Amino acid sequence: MIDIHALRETPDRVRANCRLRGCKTDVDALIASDREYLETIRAVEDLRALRNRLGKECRDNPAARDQMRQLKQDLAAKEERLEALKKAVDEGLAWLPNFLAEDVPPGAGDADNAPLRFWGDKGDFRFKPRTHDELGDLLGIIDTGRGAKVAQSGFYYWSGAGAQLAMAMFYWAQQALVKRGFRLFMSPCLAKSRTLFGTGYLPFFAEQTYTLANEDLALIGTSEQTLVAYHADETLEAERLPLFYTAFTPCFRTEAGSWGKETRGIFRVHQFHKVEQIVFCLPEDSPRCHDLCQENEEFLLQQLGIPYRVVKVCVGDMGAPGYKKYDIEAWFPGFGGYREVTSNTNLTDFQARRLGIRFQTRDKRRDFVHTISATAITDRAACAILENFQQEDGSVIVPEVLRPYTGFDRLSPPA
RNA sequence: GGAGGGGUGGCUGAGCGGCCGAAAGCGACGGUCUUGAAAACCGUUGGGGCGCAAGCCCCCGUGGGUUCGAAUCCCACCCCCUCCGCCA
Repeated sequence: MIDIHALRETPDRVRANCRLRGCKTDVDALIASDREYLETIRAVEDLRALRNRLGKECRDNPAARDQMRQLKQDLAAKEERLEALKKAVDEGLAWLPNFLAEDVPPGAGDADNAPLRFWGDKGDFRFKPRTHDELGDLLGIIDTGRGAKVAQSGFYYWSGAGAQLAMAMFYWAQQALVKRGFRLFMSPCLAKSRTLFGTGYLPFFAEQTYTLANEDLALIGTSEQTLVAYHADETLEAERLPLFYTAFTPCFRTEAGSWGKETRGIFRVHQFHKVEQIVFCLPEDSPRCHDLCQENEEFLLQQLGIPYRVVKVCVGDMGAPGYKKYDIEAWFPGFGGYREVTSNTNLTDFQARRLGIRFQTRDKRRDFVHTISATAITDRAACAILENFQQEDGSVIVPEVLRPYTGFDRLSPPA
């Protein structure tokens, strides 16, 4: 949520931002509603002040009680209007996208993201490298067939050495973040609508969300939702910021509307697993913290030895809550291209404002914190491991950093 | 799931239907004192909204109701705690 004062004081900036980000909100109608809201709240407060003054007389002046009854009717009518206006303004505001960093590149989709840097050696395969799903089949470690049988198409099992590899990777990544000052959480995997609204997933990604029937609960799309909302309605001491949080959870997404996109393998699925990085910080620190999360992401991929490139995400490929976002695209030799494995978003105060997460300094400066939400690692990195470290016979070399956790250094096809 | 108890300011904890945004204690902050600290003493100490400001409005779990007037009475809901049952 943006600050409503921005709408009042710099409407042109908000209009331009909406146009740029393809927001369908009628900004002028919203401004009109807000203007009437302000008028109405002043009128209501005047009536309330009158009521409060009159109320004091009522004790020993019965005549004032009759006036009071009349006043109450007037007030009730105005309050009803006020409530309707507030609802209209809130709904309009809920759909306004965050402002953008100045250096966000223009563009409509992921093809327009701006590559920033490349890391790693793509290696040269003297055979035709297999895709992760082919390797998953060959090694017997990814089972989409049974995922569909048991749950639905779009679900899968990691099994055997593959599950060990994935769990090793997740555990290793968690530990790496803890060493870098993150506090590890195990979080709920369901959250209420207020939590999803507060983190910006509602209303913007409503169709991506699995909700439970007869409950105000949804499966989380990411632990960002539960980690950020952890501090909802709290005022954090500025001296203790920034806070670095991490969790490992499953992430559930309906992927409505992405039929036919990247259907091979387990690249786009209804349930994946993620180690997340969340930061709460002072507004002036968010660019630095954003970069810090980026370093962590790159550190992890470098340790694993996966070649990648970093792209600065363009306007059209960034969700409405985002202010600035980097993606890392890992090299997938079997696929023959770069594919997104992490993303790292500075949300500025967008989530904090919705959730009421503030900071206070010793000298009583109070404002909303900024939040950063960044991937540390997901199943997709395990897929990249498979493709990058595959051998001609289909076996896969385990990255050295994971071997203490897998207990083996190679995944081999069954004899 | 069954039975009981409870939700008030950072915490503990008072609050006859009007004088309560709310006693008191603790904590925190500022000051006096001290070489420094502690102790003692004095003072300050919730948040949100509207307004240039003075100031006004709102908030005692949430939403309704009674009343001229509700933290205080009534109803519904939510949440927490204890005991019992079931259980990873």
